[in-house]
Amino acid sequence: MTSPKIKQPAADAVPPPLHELESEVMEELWVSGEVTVRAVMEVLNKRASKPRAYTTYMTIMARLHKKGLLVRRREGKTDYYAPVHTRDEYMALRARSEVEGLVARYGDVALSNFAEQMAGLDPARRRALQRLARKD
Amino acid sequence: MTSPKIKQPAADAVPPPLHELESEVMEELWVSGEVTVRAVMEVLNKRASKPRAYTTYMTIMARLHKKGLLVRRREGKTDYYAPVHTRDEYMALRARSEVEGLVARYGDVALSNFAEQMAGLDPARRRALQRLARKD
DNA sequence: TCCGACTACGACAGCGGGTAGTACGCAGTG
DNA sequence: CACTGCGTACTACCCGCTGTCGTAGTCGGA
Repeated sequence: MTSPKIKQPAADAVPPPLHELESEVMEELWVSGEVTVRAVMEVLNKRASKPRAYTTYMTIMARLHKKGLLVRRREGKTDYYAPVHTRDEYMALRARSEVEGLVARYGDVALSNFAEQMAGLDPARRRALQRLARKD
Repeated sequence: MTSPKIKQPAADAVPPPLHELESEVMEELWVSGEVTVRAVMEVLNKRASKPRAYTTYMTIMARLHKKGLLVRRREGKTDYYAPVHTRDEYMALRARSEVEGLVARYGDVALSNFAEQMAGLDPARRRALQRLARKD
């Protein structure tokens, strides 16, 4: 191993699901790019009714780093965090994994429910989705 | 209120997902019907490498009752538990709910992944599923 | 040099699931 | 009829995860 960093999960592994606060933080990181804890705090606390402590955001971002969703770069005494995947990449990985899991657990029942969802769609949009699926 | 029973979730509400041991217990209940804690324990401990205590099964079944997945009937000093839904009913409710949730969270990305799963299927089976979806 | 601000680490509370110790009550026996 | 032992239910504990922050350390400006 070249550097004693955090044990990063294999880069191609499926990233874990996000919880409430983790999602808010990731959404901010996805629009802002590489950014400090303080910057995230200031943006998110604007909209929160009950503002959260600086340390709360720090913990969340450190955990997201540990889970392999953020990379950390230390500059001086400050950590800069940036997303490992783009939002689209993350969504694609999660969606694929969750769909597979659902089909594995529920089989045909899941598929027919899904078919029902498709049936309720605009035909043009349905065709677009099927085209997307084929060339994937 | 006629009797001081457990606050049952509305009968048509979507039942919660099941975890490891909860699933094993429910599977047993689905094949056995109304049954006691001891009966469940004896069956499941046959296949378990590390047998679990009677009280472990009791706790699980009491919690499943609290969650509205089992009904409890006390006969003398013994509780008899029975599933509220059949296995098929439960699977249908969960699958529908989870598919909806997935589509709500991931939108087109989820749908196209589903479409991809469908595309990999035998055409006859695919048609059968779509028929199922329509007459639902 | 000293002080204040900003940072990171570590700890703690709440919740959900798995695990079981313990107290209680009924039935069978002398 | 008293006693004892078996089976049952209640309650409590541990563990992992998320949200929350207190505190100690460090750097730069007055």
